[in-house]
Amino acid sequence: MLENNKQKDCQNICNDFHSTIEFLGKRWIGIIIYSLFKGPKRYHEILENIPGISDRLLTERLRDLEKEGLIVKRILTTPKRKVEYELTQSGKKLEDVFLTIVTWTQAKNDS
Amino acid sequence: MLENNKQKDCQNICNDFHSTIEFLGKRWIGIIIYSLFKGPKRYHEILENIPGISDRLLTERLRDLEKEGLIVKRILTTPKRKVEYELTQSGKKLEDVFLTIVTWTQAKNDS
DNA sequence: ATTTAAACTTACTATTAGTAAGTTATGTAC
DNA sequence: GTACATAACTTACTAATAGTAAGTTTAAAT
Repeated sequence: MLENNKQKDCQNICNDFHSTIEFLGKRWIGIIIYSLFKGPKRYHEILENIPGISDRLLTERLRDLEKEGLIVKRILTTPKRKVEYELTQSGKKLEDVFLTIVTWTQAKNDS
Repeated sequence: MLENNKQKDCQNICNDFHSTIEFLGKRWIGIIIYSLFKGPKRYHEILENIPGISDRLLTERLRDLEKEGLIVKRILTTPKRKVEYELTQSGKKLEDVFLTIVTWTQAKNDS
């Protein structure tokens, strides 16, 4: 019974991990989040900052990120209309995760 | 010029991050690595440990992981033939990365 | 000698990514 | 106030990747 619970805990951790890594690893998701760490950006700014991404996929990924609660879309009307995307609290907390990934990658490339 | 270098550094970090996260996020890659943290496993053990993965994709992902230098394939012949997969040093170091991801996921789900 | 199992391969279908062109709403130049 | 430009999408289509199903090879077990 205890063993069983342990296994369940492990499975939960495993599933948590699985869904998160596959979401973050979806093409462009990581780099879009990355580009928003410095602060909110407009649709076009993101598009120009990320070489290779298409506008269709950018829109799709922004919707994915909104749905996951990692970014918010903000439509400003004054002084003129513009659309901005900003990381939520939970999105901002990904910076720690991203740092460990960069560190690991560099260690790997150095050796 | 300094600015330019800074930008280049940033681009390198960004590219490092981008390629790593997209590789780790490829379907099944994360969970395969995860299942090898406890020690080397046979092809069939991995297959049975990961619900939903097909044998074709498992083979493909194992080749991907070998190519990236994260696992090694070992063919043992004594006492009887068996194939084992084990994480390399660099593969094992991913445990830190995976921990931050699990932590982040749990914090997100709690709030 | 025949069957069984592990570890793949090959051929095919379904899903997802990427490209190209079109749309709408607002903003700017004349 | 008409023409042109730009931001932020949408729609339709093609290319690439994932997933399914069935077949192959090698070695061992009965």
